Amino acid sequence: MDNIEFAKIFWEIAEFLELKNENRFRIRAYQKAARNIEALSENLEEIYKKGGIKALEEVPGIGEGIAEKVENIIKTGKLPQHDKLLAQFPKSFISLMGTPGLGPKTAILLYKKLKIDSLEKLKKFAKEGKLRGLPGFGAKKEENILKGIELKERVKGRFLISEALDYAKPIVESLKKLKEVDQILPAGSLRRWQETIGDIDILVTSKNPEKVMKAFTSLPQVDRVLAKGSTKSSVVLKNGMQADVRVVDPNTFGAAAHYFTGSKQHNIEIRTLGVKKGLKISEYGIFKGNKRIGGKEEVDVFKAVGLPFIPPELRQGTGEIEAAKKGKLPKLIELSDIRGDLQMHSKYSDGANTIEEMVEKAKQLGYEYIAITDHTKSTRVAGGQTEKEVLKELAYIDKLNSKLKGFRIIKGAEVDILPDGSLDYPDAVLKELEVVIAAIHSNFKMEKAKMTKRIIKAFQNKYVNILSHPTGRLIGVRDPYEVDMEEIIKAAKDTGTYLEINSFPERLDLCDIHAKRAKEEGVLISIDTDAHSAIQLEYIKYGVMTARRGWLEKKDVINTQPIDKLLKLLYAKRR
DNA sequence: GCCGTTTTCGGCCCGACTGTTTTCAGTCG
Repeated sequence: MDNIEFAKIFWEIAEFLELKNENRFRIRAYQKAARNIEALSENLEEIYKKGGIKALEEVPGIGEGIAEKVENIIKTGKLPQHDKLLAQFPKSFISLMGTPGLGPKTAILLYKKLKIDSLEKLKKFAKEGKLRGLPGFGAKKEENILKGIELKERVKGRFLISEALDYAKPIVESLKKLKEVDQILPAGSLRRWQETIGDIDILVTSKNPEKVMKAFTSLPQVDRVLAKGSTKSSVVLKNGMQADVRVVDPNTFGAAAHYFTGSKQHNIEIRTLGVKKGLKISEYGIFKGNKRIGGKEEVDVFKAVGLPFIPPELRQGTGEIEAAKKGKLPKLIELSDIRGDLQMHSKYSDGANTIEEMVEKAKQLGYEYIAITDHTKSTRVAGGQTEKEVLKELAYIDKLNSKLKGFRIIKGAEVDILPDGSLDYPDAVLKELEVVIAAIHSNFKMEKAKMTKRIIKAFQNKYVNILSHPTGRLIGVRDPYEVDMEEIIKAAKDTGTYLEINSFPERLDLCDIHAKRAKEEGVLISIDTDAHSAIQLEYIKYGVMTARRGWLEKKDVINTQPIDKLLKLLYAKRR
């Protein structure tokens, strides 16, 4: 069972305990355990196999009780307590969860008083005006529930980080123009560079919050205003995304930036540390009794609780505070550390631009090298090249290189891994390439053990340098194929093969968690774009941010190396 | 249910907005 499935069980337990109005700290304990399990780089079952119950209890948020439950799930495949809770409500009741404006208290009230046990029923009752009259219910609340259902039906899930950044940009630009706006900072999951974004959070400092609220809620992008207060407003944008703006006084920018960046769990942990030191930390600053002792700069918050600054990408509430306490925070890789891009396509296969145009763009980005890695013959839909064709391309690249000064084009290909684990080109052709990127482009539905074997067989070829988009997922479109990532990482280590973080916003594959796991095992990473046009070379930022979320440092990434060292790394397997 | 350089028991982050309440509960982040 993978960690996501374990976590789901505990999320559901928390949800049902909430409905039953259980002790909220007990609920929070389940939520925290679920969140930490999701973020765990090692599989929970592996941890248990290695060290039993004791090892499980080492995981933050897992204590005696939850460790026993995990053991029970591993041994029997289920959890009686979970089944019991599920049995108390009809299955359709779950569909009510997550409706904006409808929390557990309301849901249970509706269930008890009106036997509402599904989203359809709720919609019907609300439309017929049958909700008003219940304790605490008026016409307005009824209307809001209908709007919440509509919103839930219209916006299915979350947005890619790239989309969210595109939506946020014009809003930030517009607000920046107001003379009342002092500083402005996109915060929340956007600032933490999460791979998907639920809503856009923007922090503004201003002496005149009302003006900012008015300007924000009347922007042309706004479809509907959900809430408008004197310092905080929420709207739904025309593209269906929610955006929140919060205004604070300029001298509290730092504390507010920290609070508004989150994550929620990170904030709770920081504030708890504050409480232990006799401090109160909120978006308004750091307080000792009634005295404000800091909050203008974000670092004030960390200093107050005796920690170094923690970069936003690490603020996931999954061990970064522990690491900071011990002085073990990584020195995260920076965008400027990247010296070149090792996967891209040209007109020789399905790219939109010529090799020369890709070089031009790469130079603009300050790169020292790129690898051209066009598709191979099996991927015909993507213009895959035969052996003869690719050899012609390589000869052309030699010619270009002889004219280039201070820039190097590395000869490569994105070679298909065939269903039996063999490669799409014979070794005689592979040896002409300086970098071989291996990738799965067919037979995605293979059974897990077979798929894992298929990839590991490819690793055993001494010409294979990098496994591209290792899980094949397309966020929100296609699930990852079934593959044992632990085995893949071990095999990569044993064979000297590198793993890719593919920077395409819908891929981000490896994801942060797997990247972290690879690093822990000493496997080096290549961050590349897989660009199919010159402009897409700019996607590299999404890959670098994913690496940062995976705690990667400059030394963990091969394309931070100068060309001579990089080529050595690429030829290391061939010796 | 978790957790411990004040604790193995008694704590557990903090505040804005809404709608319905005449002082607050529910929801959200």
